[in-house]
Amino acid sequence: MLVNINSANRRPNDGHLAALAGERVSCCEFKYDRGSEIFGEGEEAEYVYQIISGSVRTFKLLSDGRRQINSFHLPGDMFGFENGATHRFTAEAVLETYVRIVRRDSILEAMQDRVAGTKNLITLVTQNLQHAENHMLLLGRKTALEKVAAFVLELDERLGHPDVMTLPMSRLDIADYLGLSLETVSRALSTLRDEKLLRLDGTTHRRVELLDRGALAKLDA
Amino acid sequence: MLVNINSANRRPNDGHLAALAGERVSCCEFKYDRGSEIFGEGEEAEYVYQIISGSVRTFKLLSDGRRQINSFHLPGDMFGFENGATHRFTAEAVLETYVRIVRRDSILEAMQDRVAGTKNLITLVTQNLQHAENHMLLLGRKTALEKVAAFVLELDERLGHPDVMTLPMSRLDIADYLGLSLETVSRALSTLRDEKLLRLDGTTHRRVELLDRGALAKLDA
DNA sequence: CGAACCCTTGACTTGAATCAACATAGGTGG
DNA sequence: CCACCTATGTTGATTCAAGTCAAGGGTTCG
Repeated sequence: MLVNINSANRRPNDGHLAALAGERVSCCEFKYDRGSEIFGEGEEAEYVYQIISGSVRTFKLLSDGRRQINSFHLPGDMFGFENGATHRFTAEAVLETYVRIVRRDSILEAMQDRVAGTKNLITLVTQNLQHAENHMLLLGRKTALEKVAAFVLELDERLGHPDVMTLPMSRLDIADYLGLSLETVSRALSTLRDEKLLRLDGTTHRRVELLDRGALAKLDA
Repeated sequence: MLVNINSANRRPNDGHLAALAGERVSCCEFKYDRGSEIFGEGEEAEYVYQIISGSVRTFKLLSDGRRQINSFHLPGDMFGFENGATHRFTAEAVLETYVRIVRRDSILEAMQDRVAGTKNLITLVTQNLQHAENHMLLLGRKTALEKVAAFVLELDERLGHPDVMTLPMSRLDIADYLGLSLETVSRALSTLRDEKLLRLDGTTHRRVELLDRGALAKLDA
């Protein structure tokens, strides 16, 4: 599945991982089909990943199938860096996704003589930590409406405030990210539409236009 | 409030932070009274902290006062390392607590020439991240009983499986950690007691003896 | 054209929150 | 030493937010 990526569709912060690893480091680019697994919980953590285009969900499962999505990763985001030998969660492509892959060992070697790179690596890890902290607050203490408002605002922010954004994931994915049922997500979005805070596209239901970011932010609490 | 700490009550992993920073680095020890704030959300992140004895809660607040405790920190744990200039959450002593304090700058300087130290630092950060990931699963997808079972097991593990453990925090603190109300925490503990999975001390209600760790783990899912 | 998805909406149920009462421990001051 | 007060915890009654169950519509794709 190895492919060449057209450099035209790269995003601003694309280069971090490659720069961090240095030129000595082999750095491949892969394509993953929609829904395919990138790595599984418990597998050996041999590589570190950065998204070129597309979207990835990282999640954990309970034994009875309940799923908690920790993060959605968008172009430029890094994921899969583990301290131990194995991955602590599963990563799947939400839709067709291109990722850059670097061997974990290469990064650790590169760290030996590049202090700036070390700082970057810590930055990448602490960004994940920061997101996790915010998400714990959301999961533990926000209502369904607040969660969904926070979700669309987060995506809006990360996509750079587009006029209309296209959600890369299904209602079920959103539900598992927010600790809700998919019906509750759907109802909350309908409520926000009815109150004219956003518009939902009539056909695909994946296109969202934020009409009142201020009101959404107020809802988020 | 600067004090000398008796080296007798230090814990096994006490030395990490000091070792990480190196001898050049000034390293103070402070005492915080029960309930007192160590740093606040949004404050400048000048120091990094490690617990010598006692317990610390780190949390975020919503504007209407809802609180989410991200972590309880026990002796040996590090907290307060920030990537940016400010703290992303508040830290308070749950009970009388002694902490070791190192200037953040000192650590970053020490990193320049001590690769091993860098690895330790990343380890400390990724440990926090790992905990956050597990906690998101708990907050988003576990029932009240599962949450409380997971909580007592986590504490049991971190305290080294004592015969009887004394909870350092109140029911309200536990509730805010698990995303529950304090009544629900109390009820869940009573249920676990009624089912003979643990024993609660009759007077203080802070002493817990685990009677069936296997059954608790099964409950946790 | 049917089949498989995905999404929405309605009806009903339920797990946990809220409201409320009471118990006990520890601290303070008369 | 006791009366009082505040903290903290438990338990019961009730409410309510969100889950579950169910039906139906739109889209895509073979």
